[in-house]
Amino acid sequence: MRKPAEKYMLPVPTEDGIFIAHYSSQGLCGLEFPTASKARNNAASSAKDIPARVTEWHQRTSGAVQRALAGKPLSKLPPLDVSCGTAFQQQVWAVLSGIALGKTLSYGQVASAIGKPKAVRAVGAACGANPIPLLVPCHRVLAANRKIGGFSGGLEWKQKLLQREGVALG
DNA sequence: AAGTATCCATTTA
DNA sequence: TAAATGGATACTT
Repeated sequence: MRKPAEKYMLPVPTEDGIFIAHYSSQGLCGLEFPTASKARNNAASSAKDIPARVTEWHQRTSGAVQRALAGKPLSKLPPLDVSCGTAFQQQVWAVLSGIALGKTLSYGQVASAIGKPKAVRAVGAACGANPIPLLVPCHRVLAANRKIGGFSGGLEWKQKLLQREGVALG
């Protein structure tokens, strides 16, 4: 997990800022929020050394990100390289990506979905370790009390995204 | 409402 | 390999 394979980093321009998409040879490996502070990290390498498939993935990623920001369903995603995570994390992320648009789940529900209702904290940890916050909708997972909980990429994003999806935050 | 106990996964020694 | 830490929880007082 802690082996950072060489990966490509491409910018994903959106109305909300520039996201940075990370690609490994296996697929989309991570997505970085604009986080205003270092939004324009020119990490984006121009893509001459980038394989064609990565470019194609990037197209899908860009589209998906923009749709997600607009509160619309994600039609198609590039392959996600979740190998950077543990088996448990992958399981959690799979559940998260299965959450319907505009629907929210509690950490307890997610834990139950993977067969370990008591692993709610572990689920939270897995969400925090989620490298692709937007496309793997950890923002649709609320705390048990229907509270907002936390969010690695910035709590403000979580609220904003939920509101755009029409989720009433109580 | 606040504090304490619990439980799983991850990280570190 | 084993022990310690963390956490976005849940329960109890």
